[in-house]
Amino acid sequence: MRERTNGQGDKRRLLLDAAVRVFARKGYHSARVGDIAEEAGVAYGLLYHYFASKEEVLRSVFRETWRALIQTIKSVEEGDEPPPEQLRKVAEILLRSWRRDPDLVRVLVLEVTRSGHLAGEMDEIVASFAAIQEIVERGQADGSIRTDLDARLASYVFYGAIDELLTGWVLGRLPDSDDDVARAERTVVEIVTGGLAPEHAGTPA
Amino acid sequence: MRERTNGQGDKRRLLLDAAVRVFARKGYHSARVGDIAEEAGVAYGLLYHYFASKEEVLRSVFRETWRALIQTIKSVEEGDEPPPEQLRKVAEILLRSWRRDPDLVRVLVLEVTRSGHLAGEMDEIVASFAAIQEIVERGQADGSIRTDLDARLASYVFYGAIDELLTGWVLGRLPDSDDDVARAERTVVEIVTGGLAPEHAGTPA
Amino acid sequence: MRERTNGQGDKRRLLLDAAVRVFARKGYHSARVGDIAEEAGVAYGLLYHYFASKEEVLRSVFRETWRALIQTIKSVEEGDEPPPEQLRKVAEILLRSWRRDPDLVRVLVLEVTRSGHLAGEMDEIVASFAAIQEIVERGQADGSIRTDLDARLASYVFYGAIDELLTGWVLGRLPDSDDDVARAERTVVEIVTGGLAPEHAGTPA
Amino acid sequence: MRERTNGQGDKRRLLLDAAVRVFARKGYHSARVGDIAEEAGVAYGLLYHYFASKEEVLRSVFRETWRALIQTIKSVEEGDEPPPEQLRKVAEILLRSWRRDPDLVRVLVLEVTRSGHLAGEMDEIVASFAAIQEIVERGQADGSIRTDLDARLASYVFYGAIDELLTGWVLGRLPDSDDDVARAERTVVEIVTGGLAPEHAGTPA
DNA sequence: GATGAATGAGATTTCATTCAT
DNA sequence: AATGAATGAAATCTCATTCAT
Repeated sequence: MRERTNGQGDKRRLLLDAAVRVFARKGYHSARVGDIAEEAGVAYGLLYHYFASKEEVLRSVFRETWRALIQTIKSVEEGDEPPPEQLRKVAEILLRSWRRDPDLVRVLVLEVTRSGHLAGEMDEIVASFAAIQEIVERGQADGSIRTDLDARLASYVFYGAIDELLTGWVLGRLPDSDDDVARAERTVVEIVTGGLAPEHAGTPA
Repeated sequence: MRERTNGQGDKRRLLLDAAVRVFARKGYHSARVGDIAEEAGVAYGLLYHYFASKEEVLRSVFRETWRALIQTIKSVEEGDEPPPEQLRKVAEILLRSWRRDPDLVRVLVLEVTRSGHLAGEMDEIVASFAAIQEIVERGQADGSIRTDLDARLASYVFYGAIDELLTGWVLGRLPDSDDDVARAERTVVEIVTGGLAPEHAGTPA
Repeated sequence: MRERTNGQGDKRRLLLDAAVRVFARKGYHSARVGDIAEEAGVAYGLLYHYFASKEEVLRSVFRETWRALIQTIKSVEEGDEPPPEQLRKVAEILLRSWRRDPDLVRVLVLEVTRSGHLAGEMDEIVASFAAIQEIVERGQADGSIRTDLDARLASYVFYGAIDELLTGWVLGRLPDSDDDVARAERTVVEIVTGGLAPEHAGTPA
Repeated sequence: MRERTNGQGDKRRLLLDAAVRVFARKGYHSARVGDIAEEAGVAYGLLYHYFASKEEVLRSVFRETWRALIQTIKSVEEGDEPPPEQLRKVAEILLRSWRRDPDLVRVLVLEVTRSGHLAGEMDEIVASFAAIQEIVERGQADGSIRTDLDARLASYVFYGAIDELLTGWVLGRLPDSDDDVARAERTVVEIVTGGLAPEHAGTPA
């Protein structure tokens, strides 16, 4: 597939992948445009053929990888499973991305999600929250999730928990073997969906 | 003699407070050292009397404000209340800090906590997690918190939820009236401690 | 392609030449990088394309001009003439360089040769001494120079004399017309080779 | 003597001595005023009680140590010995100063004599040359030194030889045991006075 | 005399971006 | 498409010097 249209968007992909590695290694601010080009094996002037600026590279990294993630989350959301199971799947997708592509997660967690430069303008993040929120709302509608809590805030709690775990791995504060990741997934889901369970709502009379 | 007139001689404090305002307004990277000095009303050379570099200013802002926070959390932890109530109080302290000092929270959330340059070296953050983790462990010991989940991971979930809510306010994604803050507090606590409640562990009959 | 128009593309040379003029005019420390660029007619950022720092510019000025000088001295050394005549030629080359390129000599004498920062690392200077020393040793071998004096120290005496005369001109302490230069050359040579002459060793009857 | 007027020029001397050590260690430009004060064990503001500027410290170091040297040279010049012996004594005084006070010589050789900042205004150096020149002229008058060479240039040759040897020691290029120093002294004197000897002048008819 | 907080001119260097080739 | 020389705004930091105490 990468070989089908040779000589077209080829270098763009090369640059984007190189950027992820470089951003992961040095951080966005310390990374120079020249570093990215060098990592990609092209002249740095070429970067400006494909991107308007260094920031746009970061934005593209984000958008084009996050897009896939949202897609996955959306497809979970649109599935038939009960909302609690959907939340579990979303947690699984997000948390397992750490082992699948640590560089990317590092960049996303450290440079994008809260970074201030981009965070403000990133509709995609908002969309993620929205997707989760919708799962929660569906759960509230079908009775699988308690209705006395704000769905939006709940989505923040859920997403925040996941984000913090990813950060823990990124910063090396938390062990991250396959087992650890599985345990983390279970923990988030247990805590969050457990707490959202309707039978717990008003604490029995 | 240096201590006689305390409202005037403590330029270091002046600079630190100014830095918080400037970092909050423009972000750490966009803030120039000169901006901080101007905001503090002193010559910028003076900043280098008290701090080795711009980064050390940020580090100091963090350490000297976070320290107070940890103190408060610690004192909650050392109190007599049941662990779930302690968690509630911690959530309260952290979430209400947004209304109390938005500039500071903005800087902490956006520039320090996950910033990559500083986040890695900040023992204080680790200490916060540890304090929460201990509350959880105490709860597991006294039976008020279920024991089948890892206390450390639980502390990440708890802290992450709070962090994300703060971020939501900082980025203007979430409403933040006093009522909103109270509701958020209740939501986190309900979700997290609810999920941690032992009566839920085995899913009731 | 880069070599096609040689009178325009060699900005590096341009900068080096400009640096010599500026260093000569204001001294290394007082010369700003911007002065050099302005003198060269390029943006000062370009200087950092070719040199790592202002100091490296000075180092390059030195190395690339001194190299030529050493070459000349070496070729004298490798000639057939008797050593005393070789010393005369070396003195001639060094002393006449003042009239040929006063700016360069000024920089070399004032900023490099003994400057402390650079002097220590400059192998080229050591090489000059070595070349002179070899001439002396050859003279000692063929009987044209007395053997009771250390060739190395003799090379220092010889070179020091020349260096001091150049300094005298550079600092305007000594007249430097063509005649003066010729007289200085004769004086050094007469004094030094005269004193080195073997017929003088035992003080004649 | 230092104890006679205690509390008067005491600190000034302290600062001057400290300055020599610091300049020797880091060079004039790299030495900060604070370094000097710290080395002297006083607050750096005090330096400005005694000296108008950092440069004046260097100038004072120079003047007040060179003055003594010139004095000695002058007293040699005014003695009864034959001029060649006087030159020997001058060489002895200058060369032996290296072992006596290496820091001072290092500063003088590296920072003052040719440094450009001070060299130009240093009448004392000119006075040294003049003293040597007068010895040469006296020698020419009493027949102990050949008259066909310019006395002024000869004094440069003589002084330059000595200066270069000192530089060799300062930069660690030349061995400098007591024996080495003695040998250097002999070499300079032999070469220079030998070459100046009248019986060598026109090479006997 | 002594101190050191305060000042601020000034210099180097970095690096994103442009653009001629 | 591809290159990398050229640009220059911008920002940090240094440090000699002043001066109130």
